[in-house]
Amino acid sequence: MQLYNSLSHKKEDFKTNEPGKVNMYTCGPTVYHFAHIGNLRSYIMEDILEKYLRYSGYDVKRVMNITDVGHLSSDADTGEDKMVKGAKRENKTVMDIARFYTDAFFKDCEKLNIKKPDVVEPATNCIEEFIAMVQGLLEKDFAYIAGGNVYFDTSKLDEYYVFNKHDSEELMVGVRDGVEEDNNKRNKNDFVLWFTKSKFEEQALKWDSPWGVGYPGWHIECSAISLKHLGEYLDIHCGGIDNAFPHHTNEIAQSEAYIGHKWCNYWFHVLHLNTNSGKMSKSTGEFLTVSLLEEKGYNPLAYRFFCLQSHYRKSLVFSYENLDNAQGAFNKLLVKIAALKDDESEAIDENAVKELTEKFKAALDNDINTSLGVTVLYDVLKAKTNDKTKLFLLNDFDRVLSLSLLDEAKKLKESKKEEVSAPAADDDFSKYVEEQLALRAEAKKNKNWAEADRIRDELTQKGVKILDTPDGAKWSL
RNA sequence: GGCGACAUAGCCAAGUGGUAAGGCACGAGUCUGCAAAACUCUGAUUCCCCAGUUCAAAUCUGGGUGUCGCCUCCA
Repeated sequence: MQLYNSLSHKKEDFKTNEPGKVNMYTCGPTVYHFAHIGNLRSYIMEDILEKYLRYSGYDVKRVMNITDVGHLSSDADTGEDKMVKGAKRENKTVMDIARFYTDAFFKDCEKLNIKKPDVVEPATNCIEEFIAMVQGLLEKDFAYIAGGNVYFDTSKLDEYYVFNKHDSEELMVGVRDGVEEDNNKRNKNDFVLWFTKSKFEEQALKWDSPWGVGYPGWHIECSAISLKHLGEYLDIHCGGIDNAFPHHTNEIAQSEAYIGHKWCNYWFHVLHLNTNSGKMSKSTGEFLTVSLLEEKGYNPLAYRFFCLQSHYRKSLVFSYENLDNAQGAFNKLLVKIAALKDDESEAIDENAVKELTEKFKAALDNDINTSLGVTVLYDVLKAKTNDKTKLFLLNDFDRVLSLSLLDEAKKLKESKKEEVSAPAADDDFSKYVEEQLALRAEAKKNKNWAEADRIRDELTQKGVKILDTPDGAKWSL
């Protein structure tokens, strides 16, 4: 299997630290608001990676953190924790907010068939580990105390900018709003490991530490949680591309300084979902959530399909027009699957299975090429083999793609059946529709097309869908 | 300003030196009184531009252009 590695900027052969076993870490959500569908794109693509590794026979252990603490609005001392902001907005305690949005996040994941990681660890569970790690970094002289806070000293590293060749002189400070330079830092790149100082009066969550009451810096969380559950050798670390710098860069700095050797071999970064006006964010434009898409009548799995048609290393533009395309394509695919017949008497065609499975694996082996993987679904449908084999293959590939292909096709079949068998005429509206359809049938019989079309238009306007079949008109809402 | 990724039909895209997969939309046809649904057929002399290497370039090299991202809160 080949996987693009952000460290080398190349596709590399994937080799694990331990044969057959993959340690995988994912930067989880900050639970102060709902996740938007751009956040979820990353989790969908990471889900595919995890499931394909399992499909390929690896024993995968995947860990995700939940950031319920420590996200300042700014890395300088003036910030307010995002969790606190969320709590203030909604008049709730910080822990209420965290619990609520953690649940909401996993509900969204469930709707998108994103598997829950083996270990989900809230940051507030690991304060001891953070303190121990900060302590260790101080002992190893990779950290210093200034202005009440503990900082990581990037000048002690041979190489700090591991992903891209930055020149710290060229980097701009305060490019983004609300970011100010912190004068306690010895070097421009240094970052906070533990906060104690300044405006923590407003801080809801504080812990005692050897450096005073305070709370952990943003980056220490992922390093410590990963080390806690996955040990010192990590195979894959995932996250959105915007985390590469500074978050992942800092994770590598502090983790490798702490353990004294190379930490993670492969960095898997998912590119952004953009709108026509640029990167999707919570603060600008429409706040697109899974629930909003559902309200608008989209199947969350159609959104998953939309993501799978593209590649994780390409930015993808979201628009309703594009989502309509994807939903249309997804439905058509399901219609074709629904038409397949599971005949018990047929035998699985081993040659077809072998050929198409190889094609599917070749697609995913090539840096998780999901777009080609989806194409193989169409190849299966067109293959010259029996339906039983096709169903077997679709179901097998769906272990990775997780589009609930067979279940959704079955649902579709059942809803069609309901339409064709006509809803029970147990209310006035149904009776009315039945009467109108009878009148229309009469009009059609008499070739009174104007009257027939008038009735159809009237019913259509009331939201009734009419399907003319050889057995007469069927309707549904 | 620095660093990085990307650029293939209206849209999503495959392609890794041998003559442009697949899907959606559109259009045409079959069916139908008409419409819808369903089924069938159809689309790039060319891959952002310009040079170069080669018998051969969407693919390699050099130089541009554009879009997006990061530069200490972000997936």
